[in-house]
Amino acid sequence: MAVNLKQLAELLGLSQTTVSRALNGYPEVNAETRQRVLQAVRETGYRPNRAAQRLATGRAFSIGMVMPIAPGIDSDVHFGEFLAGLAEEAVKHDFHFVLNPSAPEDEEVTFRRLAASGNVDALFLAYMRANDPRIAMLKSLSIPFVVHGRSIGESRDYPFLDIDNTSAFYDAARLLIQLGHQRIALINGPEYLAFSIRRKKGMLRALAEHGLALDEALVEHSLMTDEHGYRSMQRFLQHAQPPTAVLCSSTVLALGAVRAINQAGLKIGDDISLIAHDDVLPMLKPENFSVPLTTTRSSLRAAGARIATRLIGGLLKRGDYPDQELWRAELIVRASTGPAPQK
Amino acid sequence: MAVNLKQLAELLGLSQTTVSRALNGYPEVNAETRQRVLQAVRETGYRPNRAAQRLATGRAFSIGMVMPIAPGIDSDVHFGEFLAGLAEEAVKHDFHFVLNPSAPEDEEVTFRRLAASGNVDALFLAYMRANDPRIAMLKSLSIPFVVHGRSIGESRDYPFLDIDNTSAFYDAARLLIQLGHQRIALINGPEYLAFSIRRKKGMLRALAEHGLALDEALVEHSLMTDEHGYRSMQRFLQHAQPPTAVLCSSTVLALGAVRAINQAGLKIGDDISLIAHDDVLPMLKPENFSVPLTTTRSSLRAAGARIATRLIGGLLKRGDYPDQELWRAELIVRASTGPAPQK
DNA sequence: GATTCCTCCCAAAGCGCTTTGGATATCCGT
DNA sequence: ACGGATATCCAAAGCGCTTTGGGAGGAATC
Repeated sequence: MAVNLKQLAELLGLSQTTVSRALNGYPEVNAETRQRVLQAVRETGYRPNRAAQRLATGRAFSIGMVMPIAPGIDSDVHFGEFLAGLAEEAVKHDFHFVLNPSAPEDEEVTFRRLAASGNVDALFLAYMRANDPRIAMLKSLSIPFVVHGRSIGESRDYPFLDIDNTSAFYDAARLLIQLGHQRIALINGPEYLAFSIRRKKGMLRALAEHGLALDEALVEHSLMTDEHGYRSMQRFLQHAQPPTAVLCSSTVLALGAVRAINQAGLKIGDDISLIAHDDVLPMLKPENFSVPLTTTRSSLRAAGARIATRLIGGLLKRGDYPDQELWRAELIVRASTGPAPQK
Repeated sequence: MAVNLKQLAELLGLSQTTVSRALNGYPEVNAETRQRVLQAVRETGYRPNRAAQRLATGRAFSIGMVMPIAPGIDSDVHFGEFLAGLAEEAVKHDFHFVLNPSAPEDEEVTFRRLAASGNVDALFLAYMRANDPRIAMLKSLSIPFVVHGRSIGESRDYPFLDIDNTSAFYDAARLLIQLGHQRIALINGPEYLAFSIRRKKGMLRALAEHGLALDEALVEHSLMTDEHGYRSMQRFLQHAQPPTAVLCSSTVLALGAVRAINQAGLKIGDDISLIAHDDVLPMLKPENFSVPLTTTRSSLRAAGARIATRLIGGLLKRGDYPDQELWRAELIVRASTGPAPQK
């Protein structure tokens, strides 16, 4: 069934060369001819054989990822969601997506091996930290890459896709302040991750603008499991002066926080307000919480898909993609936020 | 630097044909010659070019997986762990591992497309259910596959790797009974998954053998998150006659259960005994629980690796792998189990 | 009108492997 | 010693694509 280049060329009465060039966007082919070729492709359903392309071009038509298998990062819900977006997009373009599990201490070796193997022609990076050494490494490896997130303290001259975490949490905190909250707590992701740092920064900025300070006793950093959300919230509630509002870095954390709040007999959106960052995890929708959650929303899966698109588009020299993108999270107000309680 | 077949053949004063045959285990090559070839491969570090092999053989040298993106299955910790084992092994053999995210309702289409695309030469299946229709489908697709787990009610004539869930939970329950426990609860995985069904069965058998019955009020099925473990345990503890022991289908569930128990002021291993199934998740070690957990242990990552090995080995016709494997989980006693409390 | 320059196309040579279809040499029984 | 197995090896033809190095024809140049 599947036609190949040769047959397609014969069918059109053209040479393989011309057809190939028409398909790959080379200039030395008549516009009309190109249209004929494209038409024939549509009719026959021709798809170039990837193995042959790989062999002829020496390119891999694959993108690689080093999958961290460290405790704590390892395979959490957020990772899976991001992965799904990426893989889906890769499959769509008939690109292979090569997963390389690696312990953090072997990461550099893994990167080098992967880049040298010729098995992938682009890489991407996630779980950015402050001053992340991997960026410099990848730059030196002369293999295209895109970073999910941004490092901090590094020069900003590398391709990335990030959401504006600072603004997101600035906006969220500001809303709470406008509602009269003065003591706001933060349940954040791991302290060394760049997004956590930025979210805290955004919150600090909003507080500072209103002459408020952040009580460090009301900040917790941890893995983003609901267990940790629960514990953090419990700790806050035992504080002499408990917060009247709390920001969570994930709906997963919020799940635990909500439980702690309920258990303390407090009413969300009333006694205490809560805003969570929503990665749009299909299994955990903020609108399905007993009290629907106010969130800053940005789809992790969409980010994965976008990174794949950019990487693949860049490799195929199709379209023009910005090198750096900063997505703005949406602040969506639901029932979990309300005016600060009057004491 | 990398040598290719031609250079290797020249170096040896042999034809490419002979070298290729020597490497691929064909009989028509002298034993001594083969040794020379193998030796040369070692010295030069020769690795066949996968793209060329793909083109010449028409095989993909890749294994595929349809990644479920349904709520509830989607990207949980256990999945990531299994994936890591699989990917690691695939990379080792220079096999690509092609992830295909798909919603359950599109699964059949996805399987067919994947099999037809020629992009993979084997598939594997996970999250088995009772009477799982995917098995018959894969059989009809004439593409090799291995199932992680086993269906129930299907004829048993397909390749699988499973752990003996029935025995694991039989053993665990028996131990508890021997310790004098009469009321044992079960916090299980989703009801429709085969492993959940088997674990319950194993438990039932042990009880029956000792003339005990299972109180259905002491059984909970849910996603394997600690949140659900917590809730289930809480419900049990509110029962008029609470259990003196509990079985958990995952250490993640146990995490929540332990919290509920502590919160109720009960002492694990003393007031209430707990045995969990341990998938050997690196982020959650049973020995690190405040009271180290007695577990039935079987590494999920090892299972992933083994499946990759079997799939790849089969495709390369290397070695002889059993078609069906049933791993026995180890019952490891730690501090969370003790004699039933005397009332 | 001859020369140069584009424009548009093609033939053929790879890419690095596998595999078909012989060759050549050795060995066997008779 | 001879015809036929048997054991080893090789040359060459693909696999399906990209890319080099032209080549024919018409337009532009002088």
